[in-house]
Amino acid sequence: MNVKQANLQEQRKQLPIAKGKDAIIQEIRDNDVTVLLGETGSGKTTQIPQYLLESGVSGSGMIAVTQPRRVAATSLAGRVALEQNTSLGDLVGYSVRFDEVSSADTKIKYVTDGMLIRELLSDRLLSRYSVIIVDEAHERTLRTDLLISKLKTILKARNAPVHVDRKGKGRASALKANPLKVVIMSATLDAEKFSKFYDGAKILYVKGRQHPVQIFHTASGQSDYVDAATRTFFQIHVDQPPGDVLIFLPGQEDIESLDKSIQVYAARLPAEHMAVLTCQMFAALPPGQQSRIFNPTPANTRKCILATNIAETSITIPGIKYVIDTGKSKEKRFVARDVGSGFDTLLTGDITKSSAMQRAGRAGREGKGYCFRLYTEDAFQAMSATSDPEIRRCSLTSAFLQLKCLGEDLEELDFMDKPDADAVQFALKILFLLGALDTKKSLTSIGRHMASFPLEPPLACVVLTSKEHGCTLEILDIVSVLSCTSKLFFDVSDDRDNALEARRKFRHSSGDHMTILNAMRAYQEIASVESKGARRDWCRKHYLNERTLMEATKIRDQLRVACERIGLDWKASCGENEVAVLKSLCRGLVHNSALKQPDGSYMQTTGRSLVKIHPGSALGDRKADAIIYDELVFTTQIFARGVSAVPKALFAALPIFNRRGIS
DNA sequence: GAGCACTGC
Repeated sequence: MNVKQANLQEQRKQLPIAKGKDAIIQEIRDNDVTVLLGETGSGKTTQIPQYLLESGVSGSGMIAVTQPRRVAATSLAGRVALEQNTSLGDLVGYSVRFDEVSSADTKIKYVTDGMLIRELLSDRLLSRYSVIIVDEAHERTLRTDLLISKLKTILKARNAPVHVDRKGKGRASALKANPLKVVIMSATLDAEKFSKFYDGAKILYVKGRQHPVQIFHTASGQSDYVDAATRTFFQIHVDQPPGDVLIFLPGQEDIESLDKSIQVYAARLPAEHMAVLTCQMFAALPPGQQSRIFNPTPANTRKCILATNIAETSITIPGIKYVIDTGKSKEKRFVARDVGSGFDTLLTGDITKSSAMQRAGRAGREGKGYCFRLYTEDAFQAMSATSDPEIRRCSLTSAFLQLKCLGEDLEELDFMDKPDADAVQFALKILFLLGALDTKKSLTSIGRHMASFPLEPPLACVVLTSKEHGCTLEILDIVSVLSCTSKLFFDVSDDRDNALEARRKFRHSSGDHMTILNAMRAYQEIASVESKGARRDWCRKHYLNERTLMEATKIRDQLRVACERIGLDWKASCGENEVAVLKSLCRGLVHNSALKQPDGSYMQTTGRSLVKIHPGSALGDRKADAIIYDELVFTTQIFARGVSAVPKALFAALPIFNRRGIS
């Protein structure tokens, strides 16, 4: 063993979880389900799988460790492979969308929870795995909840008691030879809830390793948190020793205004104070500006990072000693209204206790830290402990379709938290409108095809419909951009006119979908002839997010393969005939459509809400008779985002307008 | 006239 490896093993032994190693292994060996409550820094995510492997608890099967995020799955696998002194993909591997590194020798596999759900569709009992570890269960993502629910039924099937026949001979079923162990790992207080769901599963506690963080609350409530954050920052800056500051804010608008305010006051400080360097951090920021936060802080300078929730879990910034927490965040929440319509809201609200603690913890990663909360201690006590699980606040359309493919029903499955009845009805209605379910709520063959695409059901429906109109090539380009994480066009607030001018050549009079197609086509052309650097310059010049275009290209290729599997010719092209494209879009977005009223406003076709075309849309002020859109988001008004004008005549052929009795 | 964060055989 070389020195480096010896050091690594020494580090493993120093982790807080190492102290409880034998007891933990024994408990997992003795129980089908174990709930492990471990604070951050305990080492549970990297060590437990290795303990189970080394002690033989996992037997001959694989250990799956699920993660809500791709980056976590890949980086954890890398770390554990290093600790096992093997190359990644041998003993330790990972599997995330677009990327699988594993082999026949792989015993520990880090996977995204979505990936494991996909695997369920082909292996209902997940029989390749002897242990499934659900990590970050406290985040309660929709997919984690689905998994937790399905694991309960899988446990019943695989660990069924041995049947004893009349002759007294034990007759283990074939599956009993392959029992399953489940470990639920959570970082917060709600371990009881997981335990209760699994009929009183044993709860184990592991201490974490965090430096102490001293927390201060304000004496009275602050009505203007941007102003309060400015004052608090300068109190720290003037009175406190060096160390970077992280400020949590709800969104881009507040970040930009606080940034300006800090810069104005910083310029007026006497010369004996350190300089101030502000960095903005939110998901929609171009990657070049995002990476600035990782640059080392220059000498005699205090770095101040202004961030959204992104810095709470997704990104860890080194060097933070002080946290300022406004106590606010924006949350997307699906509202199903009177079955007729539904939309997302994106509103600023109070954070939860768990989130407040997570934010404070960001100050104690490297040493003693300080957290300044811009709210009173009473306000903290009044916060709810955790946020509503996603299953209570997301559209359930996609989850419902997947469950239908597994022969399950969203209304009957045993969940930790039951989904909202209106949201269930809404999902049912959409799936019926798209033709995925029939009037008896049974899965149709179209529905099964839809589920085979890694797309939201409406977009999968658009792809299937493109066959009729001979434009699958174009539709795949559009749909792959729509299903990207990040947006195609950067939102630049300081350079808007140039951005609009640079993008003008992609703009199509019918609106956003054809505009996306134009940009995607132009990029593909550049990508096929130019070098990487020239491509990047081209994207920058046109204010296009290259990350989105690269991701979209990968998704498009994946969709092409999915098309081939069901015999859909993805090369079918309509050339410049945009009507074919709009017809296909109309079919899948039928529930997302609106008609112009006599006064020029738009009213939903499936509900009674007035909607407004989002100002960022390429459609602009054109007053089309009928529109379709990708989504409806309520912020200050109900905005339709991703909008195209469609000939009104197209609507007549759609099922919603020629069928009655939709429930 | 405006943009919390994740993810998918």
